[in-house]
Amino acid sequence: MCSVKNDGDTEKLPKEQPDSSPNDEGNWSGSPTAGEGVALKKGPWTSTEDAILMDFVKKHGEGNWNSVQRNTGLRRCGKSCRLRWANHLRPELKKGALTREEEEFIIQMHAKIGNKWARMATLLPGRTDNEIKNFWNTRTKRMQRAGLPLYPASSIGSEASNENQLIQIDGEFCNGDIENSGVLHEAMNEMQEFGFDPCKTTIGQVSYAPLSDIHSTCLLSQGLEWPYTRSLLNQGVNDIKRNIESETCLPGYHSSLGSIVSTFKELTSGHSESMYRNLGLGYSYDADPDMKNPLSCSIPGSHALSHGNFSASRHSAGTVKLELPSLQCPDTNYSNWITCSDTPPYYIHAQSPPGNVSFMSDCASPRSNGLLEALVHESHTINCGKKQSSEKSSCSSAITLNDMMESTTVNFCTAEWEETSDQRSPFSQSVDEHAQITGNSLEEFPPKATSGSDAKMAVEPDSAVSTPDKQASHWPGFLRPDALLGSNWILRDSPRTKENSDSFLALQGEDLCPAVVSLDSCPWNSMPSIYQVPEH
DNA sequence: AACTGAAACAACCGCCATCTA
DNA sequence: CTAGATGGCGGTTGTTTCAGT
Repeated sequence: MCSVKNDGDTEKLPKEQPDSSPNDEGNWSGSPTAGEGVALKKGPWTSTEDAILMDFVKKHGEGNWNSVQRNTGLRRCGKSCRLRWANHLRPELKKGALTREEEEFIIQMHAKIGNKWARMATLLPGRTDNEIKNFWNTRTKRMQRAGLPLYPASSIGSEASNENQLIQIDGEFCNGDIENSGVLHEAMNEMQEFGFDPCKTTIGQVSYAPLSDIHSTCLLSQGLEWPYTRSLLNQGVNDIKRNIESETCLPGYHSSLGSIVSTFKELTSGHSESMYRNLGLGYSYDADPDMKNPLSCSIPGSHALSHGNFSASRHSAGTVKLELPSLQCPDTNYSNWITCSDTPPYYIHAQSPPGNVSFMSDCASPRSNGLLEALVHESHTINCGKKQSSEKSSCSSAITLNDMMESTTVNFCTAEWEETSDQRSPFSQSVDEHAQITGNSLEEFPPKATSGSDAKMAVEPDSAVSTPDKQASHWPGFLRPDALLGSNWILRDSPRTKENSDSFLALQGEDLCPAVVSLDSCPWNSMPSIYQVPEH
């Protein structure tokens, strides 16, 4: 084992070792830290060391970092090698300063997910977590020194002026000035090279994507060895399970989510490799693609609060250390969200969804175990309402968890866009860009939603996907990251539908909790419009 | 030109999760 | 089941660079 601790323990030892190789002018840890008792070098890397490491990676690929030292004689511990490779030698690394768009993206992402540098890095191709972290730390210092807020209002949501509207960080991101000014175009281009369109899913939507999602997509598209990709996917699925199994994530949901956990266990234990391959194509749509109110997930004890410029309110009192992306505070008083006076304006949430959806009344508390059930109920109610015209009576027929998830996940991605009739919503953009990609005309896709029932009809999956095979044929196989979404509701009639659906759930499961939490910010009246609960 | 402080960058450290024998 | 090995992540620190005086 690379004795990291030894490194630390030996720092007191003489740093210059007489037996340094000619090219090694750095510091040394004196005690045997490698398997063969070789003193490991510390400090800046030399070009020779870089060359050795790069050569090793060329020959053996990434991983097995400790074998670098064994096989090459490079006197660096595996950790150091991995770090050097990841932060400096990887060919896909982007050199140069962060662009303004990237910086804005980091700021916004930090408001949403906190110090998840690695995750941010996955969303900024070519950038490393270290780079992002350094930027943030530097920026934090600078802003604090200047007495400026860490999260400028413009980053948090300029649409906050509309009190009935939720913050639209992601909306901005994909629809607004940022994109128009070339937001992350470079990064997006790179993402597209990997086979997916970041704007199609919106940046925000991927914010909670398991780390492995993008990696797997990239790796698969780059022809990396399957086992490695699978390992990454496994990690993602395990993350999902961890999060779901974590009571701290959303204490009240535990019991309800238990079955989901079981589902994940099935997914991860029993399913064939094809499932993983589907995972690989499964770019994780954010559980809360409506993260137009990213802070809706983080009001009490949010990162914006805990890391940002806002003094801790009473909501923060009960926050746990875990960096939960949403509703972390068990003491959250949801009724205060609207009226809370000590909350900055853009944190004020108009929880009442349009359309008299009585979510809160149906469910005493969002934290209650009944939330998912309420979701099911609500979803189904609306769905039934569609079938029964203006009938508003609820449908109490049983809906499977899968059905519920299917009915909710896609809606998360689209409902708010429909609601805002944004022609440039991720969904519509998806259509636009898909048309560009595939060469299909827009007519092949559901017309843009405008509002109300039109919107619902417009995005009716059945109408949206009249030509699943054609679409599939245009996509480069499973490498299309949006294929999973497509497979989930576009190709839901295909034999693989169930499998894909499960994969989709698994992939987005990591932040299932935030997804659930975010439901209250979702326009409920439009939720089932995207994907109707399959008829039983 | 020299000095100084801030910013940027690089690397290490400790902890944790996962894997594997 | 367990302990060691390994890899990953976030926090922190040290060094270098740069701009202002």
